[in-house]
Amino acid sequence: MTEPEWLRLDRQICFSLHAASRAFNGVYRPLLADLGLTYPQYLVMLVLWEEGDLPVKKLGERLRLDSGTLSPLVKRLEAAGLVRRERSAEDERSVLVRLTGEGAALRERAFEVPRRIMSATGFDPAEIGELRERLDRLTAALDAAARTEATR
Amino acid sequence: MTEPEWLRLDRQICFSLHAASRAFNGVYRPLLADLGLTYPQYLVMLVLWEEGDLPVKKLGERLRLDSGTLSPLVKRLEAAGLVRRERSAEDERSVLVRLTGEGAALRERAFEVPRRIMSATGFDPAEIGELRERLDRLTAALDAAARTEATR
DNA sequence: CACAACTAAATTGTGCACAACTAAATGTCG
DNA sequence: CGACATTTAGTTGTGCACAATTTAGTTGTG
Repeated sequence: MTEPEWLRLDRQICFSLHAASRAFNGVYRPLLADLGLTYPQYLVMLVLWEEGDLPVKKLGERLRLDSGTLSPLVKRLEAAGLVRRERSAEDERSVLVRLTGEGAALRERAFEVPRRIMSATGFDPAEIGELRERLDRLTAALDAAARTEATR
Repeated sequence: MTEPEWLRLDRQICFSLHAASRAFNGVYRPLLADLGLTYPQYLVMLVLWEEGDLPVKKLGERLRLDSGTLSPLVKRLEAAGLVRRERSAEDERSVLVRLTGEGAALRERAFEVPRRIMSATGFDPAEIGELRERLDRLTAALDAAARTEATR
């Protein structure tokens, strides 16, 4: 394979992922707008609905996001009345993100979102699961590579 | 399947894609920093290297990006001396993005990037091609769904 | 020709991602 | 106990994504 062809292949794979991510976002956006959420805000709410109140630190681990992204995002959720932020009593460095009644109630309205997304993809659940497995494997490999790169 | 399980599945697939996209970015970032490029800037350069000088409009079609994103990005490439922007003579609404000698020369230094990315993924070219095919199909389905949504 | 409809870029404003840094609380070890 | 490292959030600055709007140039139609 000649070098320009490598660049061509590179364009294809990195672009495909980039484009798929943004296309996904484009389908979620109007659905989530009805709930008053952005896509990353929805991810935070999904984690809170599933796992209950969490400190910012734990949220960041689940979502692979740092405080520079989460701090302002959670503040916007608080401004929208969906969560409250409380300094932990045991460890005052930690800020606990708690669902409000309104935030918990929003879950009911979110039930239809996954169904509509699923139908938009045209994929059946098995195919989605397979794709997910592959993406997670890719992410793990890339993260490992980034870490060894960093420690070299 | 109960409703909370749907939300759980939703968290998995949309999060997987989101995370993979950012993980990819994380591996490219340090490699591209050596070239003085960000990841989206690299995508623009790949298109220009492959297809030659293009108007902003065409770049946007290739990359699925609008002028709101491309205008400042291309200006930064111009500030870095990699491209020049020229009003088209035939159609003065159009701005042609042209590689400078420096921009064209950067291609040689970019050759190693795809190889290092490929090894970071731990995937072989066939597997990458398969993933890419699936992602492109997903993107096409999502775009189509977004369009029918919009025209309803 | 006049003028409305359209098109290409650029601009504005909001929000996300992330690196680098700061501040405050906590942990550790001599 | 007390200096020092570590941990958790938050802040700042840069760049990308995208909706909405603006500006300038082009095209089509009466």
